[in-house]
Amino acid sequence: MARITLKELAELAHTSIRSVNRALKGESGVGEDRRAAILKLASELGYVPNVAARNLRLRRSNFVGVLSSNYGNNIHLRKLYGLVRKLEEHAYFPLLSVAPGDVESVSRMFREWSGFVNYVVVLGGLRPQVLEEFEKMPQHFILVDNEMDTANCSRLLIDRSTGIKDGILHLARNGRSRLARCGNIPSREAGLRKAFEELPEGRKLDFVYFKSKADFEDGWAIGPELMASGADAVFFDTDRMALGFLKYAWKNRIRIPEDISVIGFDDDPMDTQACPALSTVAHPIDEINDKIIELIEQRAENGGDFVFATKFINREST
Amino acid sequence: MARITLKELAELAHTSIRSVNRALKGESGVGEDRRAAILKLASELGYVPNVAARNLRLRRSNFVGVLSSNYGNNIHLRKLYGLVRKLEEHAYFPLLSVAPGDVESVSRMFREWSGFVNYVVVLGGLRPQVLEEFEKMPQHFILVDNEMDTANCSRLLIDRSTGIKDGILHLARNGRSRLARCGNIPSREAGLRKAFEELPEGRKLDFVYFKSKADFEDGWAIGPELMASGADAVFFDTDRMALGFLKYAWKNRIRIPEDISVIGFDDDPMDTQACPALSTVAHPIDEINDKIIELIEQRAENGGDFVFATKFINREST
DNA sequence: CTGAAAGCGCTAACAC
DNA sequence: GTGTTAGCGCTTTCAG
Repeated sequence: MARITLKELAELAHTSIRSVNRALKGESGVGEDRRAAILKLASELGYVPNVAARNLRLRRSNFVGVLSSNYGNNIHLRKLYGLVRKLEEHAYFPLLSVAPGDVESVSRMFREWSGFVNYVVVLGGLRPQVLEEFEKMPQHFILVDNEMDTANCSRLLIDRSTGIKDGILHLARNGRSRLARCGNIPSREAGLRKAFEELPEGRKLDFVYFKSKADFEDGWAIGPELMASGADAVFFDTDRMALGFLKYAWKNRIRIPEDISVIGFDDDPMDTQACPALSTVAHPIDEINDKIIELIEQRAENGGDFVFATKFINREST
Repeated sequence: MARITLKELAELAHTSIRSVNRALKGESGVGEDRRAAILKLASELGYVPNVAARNLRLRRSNFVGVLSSNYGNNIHLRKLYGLVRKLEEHAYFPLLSVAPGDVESVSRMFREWSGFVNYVVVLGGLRPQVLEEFEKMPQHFILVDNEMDTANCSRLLIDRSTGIKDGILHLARNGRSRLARCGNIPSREAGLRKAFEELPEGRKLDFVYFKSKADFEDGWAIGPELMASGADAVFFDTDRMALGFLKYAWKNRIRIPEDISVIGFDDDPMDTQACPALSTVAHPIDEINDKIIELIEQRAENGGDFVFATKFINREST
């Protein structure tokens, strides 16, 4: 495809580059007939502006770096997908990297991005050495769900306790008295602890903890032990695990939520299809993505923390 | 972060922009002491070249557009991930888009990419109107697994029959005589038909077809009907579906592969964890990604078709 | 071995 | 209403 430039377009339209520029941008200051002629010509010749030149001139761009890792999991993917959609909606474009581990290539990558990319969104965890690299780079970094202490980055943090607390309060209101937790994920541990501390007096439940991996099969496998514990409510570290238990319950004619209430974590798309539909704690994906856009549009340059609350979603399992 | 330019660097080093450029690129033609001084200064000041300027000057870039859709499925995701990794390995960077449906935004997107992006990789299906848009755009398009007829695009096509044929031959060699197929995916239908046609005489199997959706539950649900059919081998349109049947078989003490051999399609990561590990037909992901890199490095400009064979992977279920 | 300078395509201040 | 022009930061040709 031939690329035609502004200058060529101006010559062909027998006018100046400035007028073409005006016409194309819909600015005032061009005669109506001339404007129409220019527009017609541009569309016939398939004029497409060169963004490299524009960005060079404007010293900014609408390309946003997205550093991601951890492709394996559903939620991470939904976050990434949501972010990409949102960026596109606002006419930004995501430059994706899967975050190579070694500092050398990360550094090379940022180097290559500079001049193209003013903002880099970092999704999830990263090793400390890589994080240090950020300070040397010209881009501004927006860290999502990353607790690490870094100068000059905006951090969007997720408070896992809020949703968990609401979930527990819901259980208490429904007369539940003995809560189990199954899983082994530190962030859930912390969230649950904080939620428990914030529970009003008289709303405390008995608590029992089953340490376990947190996948589908683990939820299935923990069934007997869990039921033997006398718990009448259970919080699973992941929805996958909760779903596994739901299957176990279905097989063994355990009634949910009558015999035991179940809460998961993540708001996995499968939840609504489960029998019964799984109550869960949802990540504030939309809120975070909105904030990312906001930071970019405001041309944020100084770091700052923003905390987002998780939300309890009450479905059929509680 | 302060951005320092080549020119400023040259001034600070009391030399010319040309020498700094030489030193930074490791070219010959700079005195050793001067080179060392420049390099030291550059690293101290954190010099990072501006890629927009470089691309403008060179009229090319190492940014590659990736147009994707269909985020939901595992295989698609693996393709995307593999591509991103491979691109990064070769010092290209993927500009990701989730392929908005309407022509208007696709067109706007390409416009925004022009001057940045010389190549666009299109993963999977796309509506025809969007495809038409390609011809007007300055980028070169590389279509992956997309049969649509478009001028001036490189097309990387997947021959689904090769792997299926090898699978069937394997079944025949193992004395299987009656093959069932379950699913409803047209590309599998075509692949299976072609595979059957190419089968040598004396290797033909009886054939029975069960039309069905092709998800996990469908594989589970079709179990009774399938076993009643007398088939001693079965091809599922997707691994998910095959996995569902494996679960059914396990529950019902059907021995695999003794009672019935099972072949899936997709090479889902879960396959190796299944009991028994699932034999399947794998997409030529690596080969395709290698070809993409090759096309880009060769600066391909004219369309052309390249067909890639799928591969049968023999695991425990056959 | 070193430096001056042209120019990639665009934007926008500044004439007329 | 219209046109001229100075750069944005870089690469590279061409002279010294």
